[in-house]
Amino acid sequence: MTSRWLDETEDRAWRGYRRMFTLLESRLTRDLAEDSELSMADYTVLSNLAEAKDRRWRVKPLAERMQWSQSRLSHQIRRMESRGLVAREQVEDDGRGAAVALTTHGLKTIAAATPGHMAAVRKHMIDLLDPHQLATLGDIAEVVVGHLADDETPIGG
Amino acid sequence: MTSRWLDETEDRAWRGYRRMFTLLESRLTRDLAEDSELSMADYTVLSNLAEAKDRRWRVKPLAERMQWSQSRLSHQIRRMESRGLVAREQVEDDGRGAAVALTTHGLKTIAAATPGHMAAVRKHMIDLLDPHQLATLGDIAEVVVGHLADDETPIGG
DNA sequence: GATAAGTACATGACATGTCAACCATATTCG
DNA sequence: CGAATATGGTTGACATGTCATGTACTTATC
Repeated sequence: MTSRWLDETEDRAWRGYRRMFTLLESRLTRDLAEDSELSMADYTVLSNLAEAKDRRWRVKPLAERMQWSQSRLSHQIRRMESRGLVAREQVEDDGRGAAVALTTHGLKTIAAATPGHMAAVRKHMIDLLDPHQLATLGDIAEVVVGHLADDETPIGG
Repeated sequence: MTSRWLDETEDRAWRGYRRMFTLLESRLTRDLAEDSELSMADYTVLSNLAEAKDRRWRVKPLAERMQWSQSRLSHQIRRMESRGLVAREQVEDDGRGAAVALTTHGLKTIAAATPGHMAAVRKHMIDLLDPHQLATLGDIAEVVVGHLADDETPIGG
């Protein structure tokens, strides 16, 4: 059924997008949990740290990059620290600051999880799409993200 | 940066998609909360009920349709019932069963919230895309959802 | 250099979601 | 029939996320 708010093409795009996200997210979460002890949140944090040149980030820039609230990231880090995946460090030039660093265990864990996770991403999404669709998805995201990034006020807490 | 797991086009599509979702979701959530007392979860439940011919659903089929666990929906319904948005009812032919029905208050609430919400959906996504992009997004979702719907085991709890 | 204002992060209380039982009713099958 | 099993839904304990606030340090202002 198409609502009176969107025409047929719009409605198909919107509902499809919502449904795709729901299904994909639950599938990737499940696959990841099955072979790694990591949640998607854990994975995202670890992979951001692993991509950094010195394997560490200040808390605030990391939160901004991930579009998470500082509070959410702080809680997440505390939990991950207790599992030995990351460590908090003080920062030289700023006594308030804290940095999160990847531990050896964290590095091993993300290294072990990544091939499987990326295979799942391929299997359940990327490999199903042709180059034109991939390019268009990239375009769509660019437009939407560009628009939202503009008038975006900082996220809370 | 592109990882060694995805080529440039794939990486752009994948990261863009993730980022788009994060930003869009937080924006729509905020907009909706600002003019309606509803969370996205509340809105989805109400709008599914409102779309049904008799304004009610059995719990299990509704959970399946929304791709929620029964448990999640059950908790959600309890909370919404306490706010007067929905009501639980017994079912005639099955003593185990329960149905969720829209209350007058629930109907008023969703009716009041929908124009603003759909305007936000347009403003932050749909109206930013041209017809070709919308059609392609619909295609993409169809492929991915079709693939996942196949091997999908029922969701838990 | 003291006080005010701002920044970085953490915390606690509460809302929401998940997972594993649990209950009650239905169905199957000897 | 009556026992075993399946189904629909709920619940409680726990994990995760949000919001408002607290705390410690830094910067600005005079």
